[in-house]
Amino acid sequence: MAGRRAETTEANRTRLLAAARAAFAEHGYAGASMDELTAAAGLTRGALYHGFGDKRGLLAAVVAQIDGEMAARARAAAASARDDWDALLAEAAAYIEMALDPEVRRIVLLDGPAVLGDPSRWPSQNACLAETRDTVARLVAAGTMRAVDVEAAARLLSGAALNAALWVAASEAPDVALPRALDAYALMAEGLRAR
Amino acid sequence: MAGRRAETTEANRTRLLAAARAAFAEHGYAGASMDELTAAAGLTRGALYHGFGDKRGLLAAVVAQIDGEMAARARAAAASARDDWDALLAEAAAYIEMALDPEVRRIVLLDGPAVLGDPSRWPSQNACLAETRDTVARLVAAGTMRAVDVEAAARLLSGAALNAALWVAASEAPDVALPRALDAYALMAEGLRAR
DNA sequence: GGTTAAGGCATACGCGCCGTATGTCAACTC
DNA sequence: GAGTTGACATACGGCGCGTATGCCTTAACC
Repeated sequence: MAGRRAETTEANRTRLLAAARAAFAEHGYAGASMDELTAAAGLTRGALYHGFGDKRGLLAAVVAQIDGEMAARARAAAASARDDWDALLAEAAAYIEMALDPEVRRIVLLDGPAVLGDPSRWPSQNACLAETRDTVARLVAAGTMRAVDVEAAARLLSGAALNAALWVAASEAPDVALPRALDAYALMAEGLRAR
Repeated sequence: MAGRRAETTEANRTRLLAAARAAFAEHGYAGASMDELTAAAGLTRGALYHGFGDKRGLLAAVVAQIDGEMAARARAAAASARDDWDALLAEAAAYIEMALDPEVRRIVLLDGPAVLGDPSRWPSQNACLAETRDTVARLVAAGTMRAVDVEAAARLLSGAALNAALWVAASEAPDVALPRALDAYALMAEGLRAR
């Protein structure tokens, strides 16, 4: 019967996550009040500390959630690509476009690294990074990409993409900056392609 | 005689900056106490708020200082390069090595963007970014680099470099990760070189 | 050179927020 | 159906930031 207890517990956890996500997106991690946030979810800080440990734990959970969604969208973008190389570019384009969402920028790209440290050390293991690493590994194994260190290349590519997104978002005309960023990214990636 | 007044004021400002830099590096922006920080400089928060406005203003000043030092070192590295293309790689290598300094990572790469927003919008104008932009512009003008958007390329390259530094620093064996990051960076940049 | 204006810095206060310790009540166990 | 567990609420303490206010030294000016 799944237990009446575990059911409401899970529901509360979900509501807490949603409220935290909204609060972190709107006010940033430091500016978000846990009292307000929990009240918005119809609960108190007691529930929060019981389920997430502390404020950092809450952020980690929110980051993991968004990161998972991003990885899924990137996978979908890659799936509809012609070949594996095109999949790499499609993934990057997907990341950049997703990072234009203020919620993603604020939580995953800015507060995440500042509070939780380097993404490769996140408890959630950074699904996005794993995604590009897999793609790069496939390309190298197939001989499509030069024999570069997979970890390094994946990190550089994803770093370039996410930084490009920050630039596009901060620019005065994002709609004109976006294609330029994508062009430059495609060219840079070309340097890694086998000759 | 330069004024006895302005002299001590400037000295106090310098000591405050140094104390803030040390405190931000050790405890992070959020964890650094302004009371402790100012006491370490032999002053109180009054001096701080008078000279820097608020905690953010203090961070902005510290970031501007470190950023300036980084840009100077990058320029020096570029100056001793064979040609302009080599200068681009030398600059990147310099950035990556500088970012292995925990102080630089913590303050400029993590807390800086999270608290002050995108680097291109910093009050200090981000000397590092301007440096690579200039280098890229020279390369494009000379026909050494393909006719890519200068802003976009500079942002991608510097983003990749700084992200590579975060990866190297977080890796278990930074001394082996570093050359791999540099290799991958050189290859990626190669994609931008004119054919 | 004495008075006045100004500005750099210290002191005092209030408020919000986080983390923990403690309490309570409903749900599962036997 | 009594005991126990565990999810969540309540209460408390402390810290840290920002501002308002006051003092005291330096520079300006007649």
